Amino acid sequence: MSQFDLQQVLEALVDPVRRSIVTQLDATDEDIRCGDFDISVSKSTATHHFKVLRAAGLIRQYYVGTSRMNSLRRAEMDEAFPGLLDALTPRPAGVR
Amino acid sequence: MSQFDLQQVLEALVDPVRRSIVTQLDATDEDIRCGDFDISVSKSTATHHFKVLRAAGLIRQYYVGTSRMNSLRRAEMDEAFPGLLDALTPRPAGVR
DNA sequence: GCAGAAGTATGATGGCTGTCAAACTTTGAT
DNA sequence: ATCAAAGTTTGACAGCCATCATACTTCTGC
Repeated sequence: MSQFDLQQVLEALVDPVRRSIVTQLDATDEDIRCGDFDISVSKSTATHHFKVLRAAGLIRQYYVGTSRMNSLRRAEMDEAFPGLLDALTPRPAGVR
Repeated sequence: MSQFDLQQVLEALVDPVRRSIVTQLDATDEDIRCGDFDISVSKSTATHHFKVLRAAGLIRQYYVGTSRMNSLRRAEMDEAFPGLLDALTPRPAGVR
């Protein structure tokens, strides 16, 4: 039933670029346009990373005009793998 | 100071064989001989996996005669990356 | 309509890594 | 002394994956 596969989620999160995307999403609680992430890869590579994150269930995507918005599926992940995202998304010191 | 690198730890844990090794160690609280793990790879491949786990700081190894024992560095990992091993080592339902 | 902006799709490529077999080392038991 | 057990080392190989450039699609605004 889990719908989410730990192996797939880990393979998604092991890449630094993808983990950075997740971290940036987690830091704002706001959805972020594909082009607005602070990542240093080409557009086509970015598209690939978003696809991997989406396939693993980590993000959800929807269009707004010509832009594509990205939303972190925090609740679903926390239910499927409690503590995982907490362990992987760095927080500023003293915040909990 | 951290001595432990999250990227390296994740790269170690993303492999199913290595994660299985960690899980088996975590399940017993006893050290396990290299040859006594339930893994289905050749001896040389096993050696490789143990090396990766050791380099990442996940396990410690010591010799007993001709055997090599493996010990999970739970405490160190919990301090360096709180919640990570808990999220990745499956427990029988209802155990916490 | 047209130009530009935002992503996607398609190959191609290079590097990394998990895998194994074979040869070797070392330890313990007979 | 010998032999077997337990790991390690080395080298080779195959498959995967992150990356990019290029071409394409689709919206928006003028």
